[in-house]
Amino acid sequence: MTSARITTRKPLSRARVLQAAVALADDAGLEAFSMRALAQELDVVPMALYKHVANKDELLDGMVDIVFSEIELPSADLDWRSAMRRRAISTRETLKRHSWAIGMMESRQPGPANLRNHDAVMGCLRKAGFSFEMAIHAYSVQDAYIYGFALQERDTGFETPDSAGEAAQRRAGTISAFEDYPYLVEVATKLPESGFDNAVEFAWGLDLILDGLERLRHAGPAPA
Amino acid sequence: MTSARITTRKPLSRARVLQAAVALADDAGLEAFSMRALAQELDVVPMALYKHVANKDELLDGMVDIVFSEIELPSADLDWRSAMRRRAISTRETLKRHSWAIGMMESRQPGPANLRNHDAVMGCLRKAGFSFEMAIHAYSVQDAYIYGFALQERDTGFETPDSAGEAAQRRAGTISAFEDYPYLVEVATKLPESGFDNAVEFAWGLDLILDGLERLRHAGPAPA
DNA sequence: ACTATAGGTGTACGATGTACACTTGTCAAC
DNA sequence: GTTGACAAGTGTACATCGTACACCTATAGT
Repeated sequence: MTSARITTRKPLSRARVLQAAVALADDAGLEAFSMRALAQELDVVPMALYKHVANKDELLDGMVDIVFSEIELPSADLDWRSAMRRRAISTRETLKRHSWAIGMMESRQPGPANLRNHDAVMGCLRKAGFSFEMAIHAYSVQDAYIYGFALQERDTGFETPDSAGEAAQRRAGTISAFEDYPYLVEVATKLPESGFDNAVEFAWGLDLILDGLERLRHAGPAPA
Repeated sequence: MTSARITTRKPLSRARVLQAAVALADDAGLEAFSMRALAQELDVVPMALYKHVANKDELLDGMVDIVFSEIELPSADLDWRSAMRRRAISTRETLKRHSWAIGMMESRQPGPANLRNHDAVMGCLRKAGFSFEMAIHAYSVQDAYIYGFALQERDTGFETPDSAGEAAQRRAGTISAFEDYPYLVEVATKLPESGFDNAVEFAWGLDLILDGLERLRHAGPAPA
């Protein structure tokens, strides 16, 4: 008799929880992402989640690994430079889609997608002829650049035309004399009209780094 | 009669609150940093803090600006490359001291030290002959690298000899077959005995970037 | 001497993560 | 078909967090 369900709810599962969690974080932000909000999204009581994930921390681990799984692995069919370039661009795009993950990519218990990714990148470099030391260097510069760029891109919440005024006003409160910062004034005036594009900017720095690495590919540990 | 104070407490002030806040975040971590903990540190009731800072967010703004104030500005007495190199190294060192600040340097209401810093860096590049577009590129690569490196350095909680075993064990639970990741195995075995040093690693990538920038200093927007 | 004001206190509220004890729905074994 | 085990979902409760609000209290200006 108790079976008169209005709508039969699809049962939860770890995968469904993780998927919903990523979706929620994507469009509510990490700030607003809570176990309670996630439960509501899944039409379930908060504690139900704990049947599928150990706790919020472990949930975040799983979410980050989903993000890793969306990053294109370096292709074996390309020369190392092209392969690294593609995976770097793919990483930035993925992090743009899931910007809540930016600070967490390397700080949590690594999942399988994470490990596969790191292994593939390291493998690509070693097969391209980088010595072990050089491969470490190459990996380190690239990832620092990628993650750092993603961070900056997220943080400079780039002034859409209509948010620009508001942001400027907020700043006016902070800055006593704008004229004390002539170079910032230059940026504030010239940048908007310069057609600045984050994707282009990212590629510019990436190419600078990859060019440098190509030059040093067969060298010893010291640069230049 | 009520004046029988055991110890006369130095009165609070915005500066004292901020200073204590930075100190607490430094050695308790951002996780454990709460208004209540800070109040306790200052021997005061939590709500007393709100007479000197508007709320936790504004407090964090102030803390970040203190961090900025500790970063060496590019010296006008040096060539641009040396000046940029020094301020980059100083930035990394400062972020190492205050690792809680790493994700927040560019994400909050900028304070005066922040603005001074950005203005000085941009000024250094422009005076060195970089065109506006090139200066933006140069700034972007450098800062992305610096912040990204700091992030990685913090996150790869680098296996002190005694934490290494524990970390490996944790990983063993996650990894089904370690042999699926041959290049990670290489890293895990060779890196510890390679004398890896974060400061050296940072300088390596930094020099690669600065060399690349020097080459392009007088060029147009496109690299290489 | 009086009173305005700045600085510190105490209580209270809503939100959060999650422990723990409970009900329920499903299916295997008899 | 009954039973009984186990997995999935529920409900209540608690500590901790940021902070609103009303209240004291000490000092300083008149």
